[in-house]
Amino acid sequence: MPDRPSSGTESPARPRRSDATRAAILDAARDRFAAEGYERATIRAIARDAGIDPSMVMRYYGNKEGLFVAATDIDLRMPDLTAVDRDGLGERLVRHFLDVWEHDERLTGMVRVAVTVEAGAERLRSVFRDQLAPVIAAVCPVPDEAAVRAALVGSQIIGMAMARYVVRIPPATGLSHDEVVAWLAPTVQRYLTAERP
Amino acid sequence: MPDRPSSGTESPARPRRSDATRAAILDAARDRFAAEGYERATIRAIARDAGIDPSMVMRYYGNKEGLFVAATDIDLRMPDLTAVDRDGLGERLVRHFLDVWEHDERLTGMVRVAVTVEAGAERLRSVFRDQLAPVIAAVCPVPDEAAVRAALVGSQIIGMAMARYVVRIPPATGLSHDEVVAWLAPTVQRYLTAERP
DNA sequence: CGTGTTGGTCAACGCTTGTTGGCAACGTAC
DNA sequence: GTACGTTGCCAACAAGCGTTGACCAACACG
Repeated sequence: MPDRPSSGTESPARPRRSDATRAAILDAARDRFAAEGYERATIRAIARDAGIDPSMVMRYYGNKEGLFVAATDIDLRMPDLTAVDRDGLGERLVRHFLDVWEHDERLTGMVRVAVTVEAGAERLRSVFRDQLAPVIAAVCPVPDEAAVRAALVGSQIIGMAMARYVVRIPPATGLSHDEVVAWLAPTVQRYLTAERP
Repeated sequence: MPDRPSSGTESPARPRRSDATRAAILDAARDRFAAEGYERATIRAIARDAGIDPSMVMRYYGNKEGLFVAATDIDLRMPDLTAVDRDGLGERLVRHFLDVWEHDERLTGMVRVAVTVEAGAERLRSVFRDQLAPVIAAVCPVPDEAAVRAALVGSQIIGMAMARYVVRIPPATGLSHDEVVAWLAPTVQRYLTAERP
């Protein structure tokens, strides 16, 4: 029953005829999870979007949680901060996140799901741990402080994302990119480079 | 059919025998909504917690959304900032929110629901508009800027709440109250009193 | 007393959900 | 050409959901 996507240490795994279907399912799943959260995104709706039968989803991804895990591998495309002027770290990061957030609605979806189901929360924690924290640690003089500084930066970024993209609080949605940068960059800069208070 | 809680312009509405039941339902609903979000918190479970039949919930609150609305009237208990030293506004606010957040798990619940269903998002927006924004406007020299400043403060507060209480990102959960205040107070202070950049 | 209102239970409804197993068509290798 | 793995659809399952209406017990009031 070599039916699931072969994981890991094998040869390039020659393409299957069903690859297109698999991709269509993932695409539809990402959209639905992002737009409606975990519970309201039904397997039936995802299958309908993908133009196939719900049972195919089960065959390829086992169950709903398996589909969710497969559909939400987030890549923040973090820049290399060691190449950035030390005083420009805050602005660089804020601009990067504004860009990423508006071009990948999966992030909104991940937040939505992270708040709802434990598997989603773990996903968000892992993104923090594996993508944000290391990049920040690379520019943090005291390694022990890197995790806390990353969490602080993340708190402000997530908070603004909630205000702008998830809950859509009017004054926050009305800010231009430059205004957001002007307000948030000093905050992030301080979380990164200020002495521990 | 004077069965629903009489709304509005009447005499003090003498207590009914069912007040205890109504309160038990609300209590259970708050807990469930906070812990599990809107969809997973089932009316049946809430009724079971309250020790009554599910149909009572319908009778007293109409439907699930009505129950949700009744169960999530949040009061931030905002302090009067005009009585606070201008340089201490940031610390005062951060401490207040830390306190409120840890003593009322309804806030976590509201965030959870705000992210999931539109009625919840509207609830959170209204808390911003009716409770946070006015208090901040009272200490904001330029009235036009009050809404934006409130949104900025809110973004940092919600972000930290997400990190600490909802998603539970380890470095954020590990911070003491004093550490959170030391890091966040200057941010909030700047959002409140700094010139518009 | 009797009568109407209130507080509450019970059993069921229609519906949707995730999930399963059987079965037909296709492609490929021997 | 025939055997076999793959791809897909179909129909159904059991469970859980929100919601409804009939019905009973206790109280309040004349």
